[in-house]
Amino acid sequence: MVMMRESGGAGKKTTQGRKKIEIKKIESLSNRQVTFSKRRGGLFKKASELCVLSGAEIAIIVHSLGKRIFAFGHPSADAIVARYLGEETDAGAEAEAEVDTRGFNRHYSDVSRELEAEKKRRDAFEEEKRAGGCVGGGGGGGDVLWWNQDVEGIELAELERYAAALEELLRNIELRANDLVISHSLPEVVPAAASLNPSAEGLFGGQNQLGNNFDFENCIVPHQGFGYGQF
Amino acid sequence: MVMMRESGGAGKKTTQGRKKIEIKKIESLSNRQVTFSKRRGGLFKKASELCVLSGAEIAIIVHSLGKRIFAFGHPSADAIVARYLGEETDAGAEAEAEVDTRGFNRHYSDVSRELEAEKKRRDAFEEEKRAGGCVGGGGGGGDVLWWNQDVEGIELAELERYAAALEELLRNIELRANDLVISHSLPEVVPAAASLNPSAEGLFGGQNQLGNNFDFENCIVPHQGFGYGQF
DNA sequence: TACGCCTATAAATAGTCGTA
DNA sequence: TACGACTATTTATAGGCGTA
Repeated sequence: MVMMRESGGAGKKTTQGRKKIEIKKIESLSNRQVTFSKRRGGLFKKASELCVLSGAEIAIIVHSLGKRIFAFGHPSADAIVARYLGEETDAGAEAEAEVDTRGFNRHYSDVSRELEAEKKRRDAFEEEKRAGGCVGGGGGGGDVLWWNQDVEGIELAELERYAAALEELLRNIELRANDLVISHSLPEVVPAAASLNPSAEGLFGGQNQLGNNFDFENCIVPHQGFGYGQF
Repeated sequence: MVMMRESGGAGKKTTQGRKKIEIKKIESLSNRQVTFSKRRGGLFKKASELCVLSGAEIAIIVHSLGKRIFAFGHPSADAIVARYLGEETDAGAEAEAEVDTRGFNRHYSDVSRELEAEKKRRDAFEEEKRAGGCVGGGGGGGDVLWWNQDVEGIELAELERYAAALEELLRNIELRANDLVISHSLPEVVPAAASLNPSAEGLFGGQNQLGNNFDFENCIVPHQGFGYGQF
């Protein structure tokens, strides 16, 4: 149903367009959620663009305070994270020649959070084994952007489609991954953990249209998801 | 020297303003670097805004293909990553009741790239120590944004300073980290770690004006760095 | 209650210069 | 050679609505 807003009429502009907002925390829960979704999408899009444009490897992990975990990563969020941690660890151990300036910082404000989350994705997990969403063989360039996102409002059915595609992708990926890992291990750093895990279920969230619809080259959406309530 | 472009003259517009660009990889190395810097800054800014607006916890790790690692994280990149991995691990090991849906993916196209990196806000670093850049005791809300960023153009000398601070920080961190790791290894929830780190030095890169100047609540810029050559 | 979609406006930023 | 500034534009999105 298009229903298209019957704006043609008197030409009344119902919206005054974007308004400036302070960066303070949004009190309204609903608004906060909406903003969260929109901006999260925007953030991931930006990240993907940066990946493609500069060839950098990026991983983003988002914890919506309540539960969900959204992740984005180019080669693979895990790979990047692994490398990151690898350095952290090394640093702790004190590398050799190079000075290590890695910093550590911490600051927890609210620690006793609650995770629980996982229970969700489980069903999704099962179903994802089917059709292919955005995975496909590969975009146009050759890079594959990895999208790890919570399933949010997607229906399980939808998830299935993605899953299938992911699987296929996964295979090719694995091969590549090995090569890469090896290559990267050389330099100086030592990524330590790297590798991918064979049984990857890709679930892609359909960003159908949250204000901007991405179209990364390849996307995969994994990680637990859905669950409406609070975010 | 302001020198201000002597634009007043004939009013010639020297710039045609932003031009649309394809999202393909930028061939020009220099352009790619510039874009990388600008967009990286923009990405981090967006992330920080999202943190504040929605109260979410976000961690971003960026690997400029060669070396540098830039990271951004709200409570702490490490904390977030830890949690993320915690779940991943659980999943991999196959938790009990819950199923895990984490997805993995891989696909590299150009691995051995060359970037060479950028060098920037180095002085900013020093200055931040003063006019409460962004570290301060805390913004207004109470959360602390954590900025972990590569030292980029900072000179080793400068780095050392960070190192010191980091080391101290590191110690506290390590302790905490262990708790976290352990916690995560458990069943499914368990936030355990809590606490904050007392001596957090905020080192903030002065994004003087790369198009947008952030002003997160608290930032710290750590991680190893330097290394000019290629990236 | 959450999501899709539209619009007008706030932001981000590609190109350029001038400069350190 | 790289960074800080400065536009002209391209994007991202805060609000609003109507719908699923």
